[in-house]
Amino acid sequence: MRLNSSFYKRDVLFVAPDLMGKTLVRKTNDELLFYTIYEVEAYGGVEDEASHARFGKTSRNSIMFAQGGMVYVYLIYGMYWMLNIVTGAEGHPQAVLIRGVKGLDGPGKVTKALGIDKSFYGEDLANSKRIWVENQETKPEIIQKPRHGIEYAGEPWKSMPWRYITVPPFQSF
DNA sequence: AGCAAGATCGGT
DNA sequence: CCGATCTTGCTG
Repeated sequence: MRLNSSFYKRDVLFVAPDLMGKTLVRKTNDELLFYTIYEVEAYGGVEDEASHARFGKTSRNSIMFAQGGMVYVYLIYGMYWMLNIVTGAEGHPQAVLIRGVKGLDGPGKVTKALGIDKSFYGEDLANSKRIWVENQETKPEIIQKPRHGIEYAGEPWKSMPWRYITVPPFQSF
């Protein structure tokens, strides 16, 4: 079942861990792709020196100020599209970066495999016909670590444990 | 108007 | 560790 708007309108620190193990669905012209969300990072509002929202509202991040459930896509290093999900209430910029899904380790690989580009900017996950997230009963075990690639943010932001990673299933024999 | 740096990735 | 590649937001 597709997650609705109220799921995303909560604070990013609740939404980010809750997205783990959920199914990211991408519908193209001729196929339906399902990916289990495996690793994400939470980015906060203007106070978070690692967040794009730290500059206030700009042309790039304006969708972060909308209500939760919108897609925030941007280009990094001139090459890779980053897929983010806006969370929280309108006027409270927050977003979750989708860093990895099962079988695709890395945010740039995720967007490449799913064919995500700038045209998805502002897409509403609660209503979109080409991308959404579906609920799953089982919740994976999660560990938290500092976010990746944000040394510039300084303390305490670069140390906040806002990267959520699914613990791989224990291999027994 | 110009510039430094970036929520990355793949190859040395 | 380094280069690719180009948008962004800041500075002047």
